Amino acid sequence: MPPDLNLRISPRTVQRETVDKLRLAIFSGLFQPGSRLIESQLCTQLGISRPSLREALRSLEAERLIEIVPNRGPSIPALSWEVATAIYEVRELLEVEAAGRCALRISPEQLRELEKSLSAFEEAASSNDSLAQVMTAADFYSIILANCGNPILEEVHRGLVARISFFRGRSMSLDGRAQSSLAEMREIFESIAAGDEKAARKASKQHVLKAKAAAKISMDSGL
Amino acid sequence: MPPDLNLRISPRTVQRETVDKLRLAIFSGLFQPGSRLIESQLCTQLGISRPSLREALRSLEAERLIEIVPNRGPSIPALSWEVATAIYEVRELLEVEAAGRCALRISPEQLRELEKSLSAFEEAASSNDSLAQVMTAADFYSIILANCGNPILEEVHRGLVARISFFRGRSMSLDGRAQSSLAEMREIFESIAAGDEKAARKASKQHVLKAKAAAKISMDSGL
DNA sequence: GATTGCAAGAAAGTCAGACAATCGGCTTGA
DNA sequence: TCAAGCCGATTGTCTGACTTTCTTGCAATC
Repeated sequence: MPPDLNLRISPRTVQRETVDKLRLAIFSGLFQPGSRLIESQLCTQLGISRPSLREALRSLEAERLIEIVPNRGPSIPALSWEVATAIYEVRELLEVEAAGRCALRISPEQLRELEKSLSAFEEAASSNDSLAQVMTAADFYSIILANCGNPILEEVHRGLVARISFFRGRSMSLDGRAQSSLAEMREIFESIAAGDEKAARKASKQHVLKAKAAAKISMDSGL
Repeated sequence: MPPDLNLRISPRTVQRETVDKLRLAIFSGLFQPGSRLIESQLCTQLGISRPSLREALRSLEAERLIEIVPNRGPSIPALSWEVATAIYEVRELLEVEAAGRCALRISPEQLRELEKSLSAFEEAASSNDSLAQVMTAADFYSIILANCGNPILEEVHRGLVARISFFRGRSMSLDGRAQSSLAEMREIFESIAAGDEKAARKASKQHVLKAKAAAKISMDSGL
């Protein structure tokens, strides 16, 4: 009997990674809004079978990152300004609440963490890399949301922000938006550091409102 | 040419219905929290193939109605009180906002609709059918959320309420809870009908807080 | 008697291939 | 020119198979 070499090189793709890959591809704007995703194409591109792919697509559908129309298949949803507005409004609710709570309970250690992420954004803001800007800004919020004491607040917020990632990248490249964003975020940070709940809420609200306004401008001009 | 008999009896189960069936089964408490769901069993019970079932399970996983642990498969998550609290808190945020907005913009027609659902709950409350109570109460909120002018608020709310449906059924059967719930809901209704935003917010907040307290009591005693 | 190790079975993860149902566009005919 | 119908592309779903991983029960050892 020949020896069983068991030369398993690729341990049969892990599906969980597939979802992440696809999500990342969507975030980085690889697909145009409204464009269809062809299952067979994605299968070959990702190197997985159709059943596995379809599982991943169902997850993304539930996250509202893609749409699946019966008998037409998956596509990237074209986000209307109406829906985007609604998302910004709920985001405001959540972020304001989180910032307020954070001001009352954040630990010195986490506060340093927050400061560090603010510095990271500062650096990104002075560059022209709008993807880095969006990513570091997302880090900043994540730390606040993760330390507000309510895991659901964080979870819902993440889901919503994911859906407007497309807008955020574009509005961040507006002239001067990164810099004013930095100022607003610094204000949030200062308020939290001071333990001033009211101020943290106010600063947070201002920030989201301005982000929304910037998104609107970029949409009106860009599209 | 032979006549087209077209004897298609079962048009090959539609997958969308599968998700709904499973979701309903979970809502009605058919599975114990923590219990595992065996794919092959569900397949035969639902009369579908494993790939289709797995797609449905992925959707439910993304909605957090089930958990899928790698190599262990799907199971009903045991909701900790900590997480339940977090959900109630976010629910409060959303419902208060929705009720406030609703008070300012609801149409007379929708208001009648709301009144009707309140009556439906009143009837259910005087019975002992706690499932009917939960369902009619859910209708009441749905109308408010659907008329607040922000579709995302509604969407997120629905997702959260689904996850605590288990609690709600049990706390509703607490002695007197249905009746006091009715009083609170009537207060919300009156405030909205009067177009009084502040009052609507306050009443809504009270209602969620009491619902949370009732859930806590039923959990401490029951489990 | 308790604990560890092993083996057999159960269940999940993944794949390949197949076929019907449906949609959209294109051709053809009036 | 427009409508009807056909055809290709793509999705919806199934069957059946295989490997990997987990669980459980039994046995052997300390």
